[in-house]
Amino acid sequence: MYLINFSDFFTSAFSVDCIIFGYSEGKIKALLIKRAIEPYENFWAVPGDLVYPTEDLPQAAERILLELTGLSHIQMHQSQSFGKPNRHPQGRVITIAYFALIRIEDFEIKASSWAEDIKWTAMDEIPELAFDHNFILSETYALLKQKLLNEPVCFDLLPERFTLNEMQQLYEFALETEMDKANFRKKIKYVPMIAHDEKQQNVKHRPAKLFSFNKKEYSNQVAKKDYQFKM
Amino acid sequence: MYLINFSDFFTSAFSVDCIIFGYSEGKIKALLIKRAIEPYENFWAVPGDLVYPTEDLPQAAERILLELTGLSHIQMHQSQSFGKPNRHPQGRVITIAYFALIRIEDFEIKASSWAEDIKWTAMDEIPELAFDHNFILSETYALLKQKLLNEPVCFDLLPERFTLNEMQQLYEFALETEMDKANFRKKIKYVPMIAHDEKQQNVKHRPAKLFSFNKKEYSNQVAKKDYQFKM
DNA sequence: TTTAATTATTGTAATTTGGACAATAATTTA
DNA sequence: TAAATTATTGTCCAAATTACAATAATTAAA
Repeated sequence: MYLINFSDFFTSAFSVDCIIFGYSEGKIKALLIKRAIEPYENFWAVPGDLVYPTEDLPQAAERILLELTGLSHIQMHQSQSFGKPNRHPQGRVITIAYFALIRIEDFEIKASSWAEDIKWTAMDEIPELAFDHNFILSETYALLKQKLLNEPVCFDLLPERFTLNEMQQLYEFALETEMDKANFRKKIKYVPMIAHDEKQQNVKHRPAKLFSFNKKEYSNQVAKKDYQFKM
Repeated sequence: MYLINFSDFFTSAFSVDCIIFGYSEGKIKALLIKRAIEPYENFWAVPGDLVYPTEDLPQAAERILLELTGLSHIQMHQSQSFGKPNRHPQGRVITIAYFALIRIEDFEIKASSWAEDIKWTAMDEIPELAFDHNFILSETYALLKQKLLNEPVCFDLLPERFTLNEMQQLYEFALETEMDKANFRKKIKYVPMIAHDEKQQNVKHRPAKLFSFNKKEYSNQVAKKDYQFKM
């Protein structure tokens, strides 16, 4: 186990994997690509690739996401790192998982480079993935659920204008619980939101009012320690 | 930027850094070592070193902590990873931070290998550290504070038998807030603890009763979804 | 031995929050 | 115009939170 040369340590690589979460049809979804190359050819996977030896990690995440999916200008955050010695068949590769929350309808996705297909998949329908990606994805989903409870990140997933029921359904899916409508509204009473005159369209019943998150006001209140989002 | 050979990716190294937190004299402290070697010779640093190319990360964390500090049998958890291209002067080194919570008085620490000194330092008195260790430490401390709010990890820092005031003081230090004594006790009313007959010793006033955390009972209650620690 | 000082521990009352459930309002479609 | 459906608001009660007060136990000094 003991190595002689300092340079023997410099024989590893690392990758970033980008877990992109979105929300549609009442379900939280992750963006998956189909691999056109070995290893794990034809497997679905989370978009990810090796990092250049001089590249910064957040930049690498941006580059790789763009190359494989066409997505750009997406704010990513670090999740966990995964480093089992045999997790990659071609050498020692530690991967750093990044994640982002986006509005599905605001972005065009397009498989490119060695991704031969791409799709949004609901978190309760994830197939067998390449490498240890099932594990990486589920750990990162746990992190998302944690954040949904303590930070107003749900608004990154919801459309810019949303109904309170859509917001509630997002939480019901993530937390796997049913909630009382009236009590949910009481719980979010102090979340700074703008109530619009606009109504829901194309529904065959009384349409719900549309709201949007008042991010600026929220920041103010947090700065003044008047309020802190909590579910 | 574009590399030709696959093997050119395999020119990096990684390290683990071990952030060990303890609690004494009313303050949360981190274990620091003084470096006897370049780079950053004579700087204080968090214990950490390069990982062997075939070594698993948790094992590497254990080995490195033992080599530098003499500590063993310590349960570590992953924190964040840090990978700025120039964070290490001798090459591309990504570091994965691990952290642990221990009872200071239960362990002997001893500087060894290339650590020429070792000490516990309160989190409000951390000096300038080697590499990006100030950043790594403060990010990991933020993670600890998060955990103190949502998991019963305070009992990993407190002595096996502690007074309720000691427990309160730990939270007051971590959260930087004063708390009402009576209300604090109400808040922890349902935390499963064993009240001992034994009293505090060598205090010049009425001694407080000693308590210990009932870990087994807590696990039971969590399993039955009867209770979940929350501050 | 008594008393002052200090801290531990328990209690109270007012206020706020949370959950179950009911009532009313608005809209679409038949 | 009525039935159906969903949005929205309100009520009640139990539980938790907060500020503050009262009492108990112990040490050390007089």
